[in-house]
Amino acid sequence: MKCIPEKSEDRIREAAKRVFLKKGFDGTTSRDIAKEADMNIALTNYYFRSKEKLFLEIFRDLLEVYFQSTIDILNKDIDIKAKISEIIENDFSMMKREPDLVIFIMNEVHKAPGRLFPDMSIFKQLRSTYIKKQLEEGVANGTVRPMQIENLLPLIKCSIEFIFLGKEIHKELFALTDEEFEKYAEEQKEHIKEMVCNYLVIGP
Amino acid sequence: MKCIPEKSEDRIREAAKRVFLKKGFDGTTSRDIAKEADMNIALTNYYFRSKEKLFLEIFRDLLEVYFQSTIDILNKDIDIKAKISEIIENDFSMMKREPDLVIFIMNEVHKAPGRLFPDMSIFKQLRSTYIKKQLEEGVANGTVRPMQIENLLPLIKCSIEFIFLGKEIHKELFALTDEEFEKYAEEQKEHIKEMVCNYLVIGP
DNA sequence: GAATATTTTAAATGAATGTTTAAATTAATC
DNA sequence: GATTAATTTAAACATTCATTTAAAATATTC
Repeated sequence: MKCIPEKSEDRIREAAKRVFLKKGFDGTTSRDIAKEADMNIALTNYYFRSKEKLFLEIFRDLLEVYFQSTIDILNKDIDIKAKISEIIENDFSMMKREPDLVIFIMNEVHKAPGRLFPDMSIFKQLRSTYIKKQLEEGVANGTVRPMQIENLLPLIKCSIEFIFLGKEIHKELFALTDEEFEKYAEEQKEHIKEMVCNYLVIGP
Repeated sequence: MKCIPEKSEDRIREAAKRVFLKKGFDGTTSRDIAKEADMNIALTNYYFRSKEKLFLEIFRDLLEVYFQSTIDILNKDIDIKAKISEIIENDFSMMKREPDLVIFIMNEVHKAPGRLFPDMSIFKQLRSTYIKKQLEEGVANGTVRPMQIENLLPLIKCSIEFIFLGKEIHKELFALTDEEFEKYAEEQKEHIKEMVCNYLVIGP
């Protein structure tokens, strides 16, 4: 009987996820993963055939973690201001939950773009959310500044994600402790909410 | 006589810079560098003692490339709106000139923060630029929203840098060609300028 | 409960890693 | 131009890498 009830395959997957997120593909060795999972080195290849295959499987999962909640919010039937606010709050809590996620995804994609996108469905979903219609209507009746979702979404997401993605450099730059960084991030969040809403929505 | 007049040490440094920027520390081998420099493998250690030492030297240079021009602009004697505009333009052209720079710095710092900051002078410079005084004066006479440089600077820099840092994912996400991405980035630049200025400066 | 299939193990594989060596070549010094 | 110093070279170094092997241990099937 095992102390940890999970199946070996899942234990390796979860361990690999933790290590890849922390060290990236290049910085991770098969032995790192085996050690983190507390399993024999040969099992990685027994279950996943290669480090590359294991990585691709995990990457796909994490890409969904990164985008899915945003897509869900973009499809909600609430007004645009509330939607922006919710995306920012959601991004914020995602960054706290998974502080390595964005830099991991950005870095792996940057290094080898072609390698990582066998399944485009998550991107298709993102290109056709309900907010697209809302923006068009808002622009038509003059309440919203003419803007595509392609322009709006990065304006929203970049601000929160960038400070977390560069958390260590921001801490160093402004001489912040971990605690002070938390406070700083909260301040920033409020600035962003107001700044983006003010810019997007015309009138009082 | 050599065809390339540079000294060997500089050739290796420049080659290493290119490779490190492209592949990161973990993804780069000593042989990659030697091949890029078209030099014997042993010379890397002859001139720089180790891959790590060579990397640290290059990293320090690149950190300065990343921050120095921004510091210079922050110290200029021009009004705040012009300053913001200039920082954005400068960041934009830096991203076009050095598309790997930001993701490289962010990723290396993220993976091992303690390793990379032996010299803090560039950070000290950034914390005490002329714009600090400008902001304080603006807040005092009611023309500027109460905000620290610590909050303002990321609001400005994140927007431009994030879309370039995630260029490949943005291209994939919005199904853009390289050409279309350029156009998209230009649009985004104008949005950011207006959005940040509108937010920071109170009144018409 | 014997036969079969699945999972786990320790050990080995060959290639790639960062680094060093010692000899060969080139440059500088006197 | 001989002697010394600096540079470059090919080869080797010990480790570590991802992956494979074949045997052992465990589960499953009949």
